[in-house]
Amino acid sequence: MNEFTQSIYMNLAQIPKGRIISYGQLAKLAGYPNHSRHVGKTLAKLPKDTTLPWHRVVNSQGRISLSGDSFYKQKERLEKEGIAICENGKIMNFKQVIMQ
DNA sequence: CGTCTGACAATGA
DNA sequence: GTCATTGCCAGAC
Repeated sequence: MNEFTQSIYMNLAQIPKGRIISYGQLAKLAGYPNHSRHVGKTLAKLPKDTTLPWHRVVNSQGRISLSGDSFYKQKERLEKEGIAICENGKIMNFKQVIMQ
């Protein structure tokens, strides 16, 4: 667990329910701009039973970057928080739920 | 040490 | 709107 990872977790934990954030924004908030890719890598290592809201992280185009089972898992979790998502992973009310 | 990879982002066609 | 290209950086090999 390094400083980068720690900071990512800290900021991610503060994303309110019903809101989402992009990988780039999260990295930036954590104080590491240009580390968007590493954010995804870090989240991928999280245990299944983590309490962190990893599902509130999407790419800058407002769509889910996952595929297969993980995709549906994230989709369902988000819809449970009131965020509508298309079958193709596109977030409907993206502009309303994305962090600004 | 050189290369490749990835839950990405910004830009342009 | 979508797709391709380029830049990015830490880890794996």
